[in-house]
Amino acid sequence: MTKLLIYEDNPQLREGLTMLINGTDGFEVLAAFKNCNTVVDEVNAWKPDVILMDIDMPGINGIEGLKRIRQVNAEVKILMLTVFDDNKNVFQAISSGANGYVLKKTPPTKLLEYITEAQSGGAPMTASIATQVLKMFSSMNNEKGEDYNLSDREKQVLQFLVEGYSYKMIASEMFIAIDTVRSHIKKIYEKLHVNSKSEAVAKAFKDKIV
Amino acid sequence: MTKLLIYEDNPQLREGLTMLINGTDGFEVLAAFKNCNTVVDEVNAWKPDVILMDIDMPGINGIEGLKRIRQVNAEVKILMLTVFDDNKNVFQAISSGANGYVLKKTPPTKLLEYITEAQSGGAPMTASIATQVLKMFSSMNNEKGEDYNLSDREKQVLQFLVEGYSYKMIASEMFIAIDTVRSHIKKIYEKLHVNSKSEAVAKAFKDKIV
DNA sequence: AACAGGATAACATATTTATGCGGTTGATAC
DNA sequence: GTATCAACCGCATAAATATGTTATCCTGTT
Repeated sequence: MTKLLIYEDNPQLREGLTMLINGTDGFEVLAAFKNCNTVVDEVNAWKPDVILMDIDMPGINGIEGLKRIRQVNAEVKILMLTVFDDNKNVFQAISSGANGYVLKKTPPTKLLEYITEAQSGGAPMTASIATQVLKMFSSMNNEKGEDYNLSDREKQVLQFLVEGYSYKMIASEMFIAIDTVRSHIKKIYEKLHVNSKSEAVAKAFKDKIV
Repeated sequence: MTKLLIYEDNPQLREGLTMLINGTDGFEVLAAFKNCNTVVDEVNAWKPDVILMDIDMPGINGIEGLKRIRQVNAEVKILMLTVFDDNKNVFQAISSGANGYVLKKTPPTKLLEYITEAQSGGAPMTASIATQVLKMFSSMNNEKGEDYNLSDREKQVLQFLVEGYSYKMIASEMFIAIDTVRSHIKKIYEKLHVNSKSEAVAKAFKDKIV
């Protein structure tokens, strides 16, 4: 018997989920709450197997609730529910120890399947979420994107830009005239397809040129 | 009609997959190969929707094959097949642009479901793989830098700076006067302890404010 | 020898940014 | 009720940046 707690501020959805799950053999909703205010006490008291946690709740939101639970309990499986496959939230949730991330529009049978998967150690995710996770993943470690083939000198200049140096300071650091610095920077902008210092800096970070 | 290519060195499994898929309405195996030696040509010639790619193959392995395909084709969906949910391979595959990662022991109906999911832009993963991905993800970066307690508005402005907007553009995007933008930015500089746009951008990246 | 390209440099000009000062409004806290 | 603070706005000025054009020197390639 899989025992669940539900956190969901919308009364209709809360009731709907409870009925759906209680109406299915092998599942039981221990309790359903409309906010996370005393989530730690509740989890300690009920000792559920799985928790369904809405992300968008007034007061303490789902992410914060998730974090609080994880501070005292690493075992219970937590499935996050959300309306949007919002980039920032996904990242927050999974790096805070969620076991799955499911859109609210997921059909009932699929949801039950996800709950089972979570309980048995899986990490169920709506497909669109999984795609996002993969994207984040591949964007984070990719060893350098394009090359832009900057010359050595141009790379040095860009390095100084990233460290916040002004043209004047770069000129003095590199023992060249400020006009030469300008020339280099103009070339850099061409190669990076940007037209301001801060864009160049941003691109340097994004594409791990530095 | 979903058109597939299969790369799998084991003859039994290759035949089995082909028959399974060809025997299902809406799916068609264009061809099945036992290695990746001329994978790029084949993909160009057949123009499949989805590719099933075994990871462990003699000669050019599945990861390498994946990379070669991705160099010339970013569109085709590629599902990796493997026996083990091996940490290193998973990481390699997803950061090289795989669309899904499926264990060979996946039951046939589930596999067909995964193919459909992949084709429609999802990222199907066996539960155990998904768990691994999440673990890798959360083990990675967790600590956020200082807070700097920027106000909401200041965060928005900083966001625009990072995206390379000029004061003028920010003013127009945020429907405020350019002088107000200046005010916000001055405050941001104070809080971040910097004194130029590019320093602020660099700090935003380093400290993951954005 | 001719050529391409990187590094250097100068000059001019328009735009953007940084910084100083001042101010009003509205919401929240004490 | 007044103190605080975010958000809003204006004006002025100096500094920095962006852009264009031009030119020399050197090195490696064809």
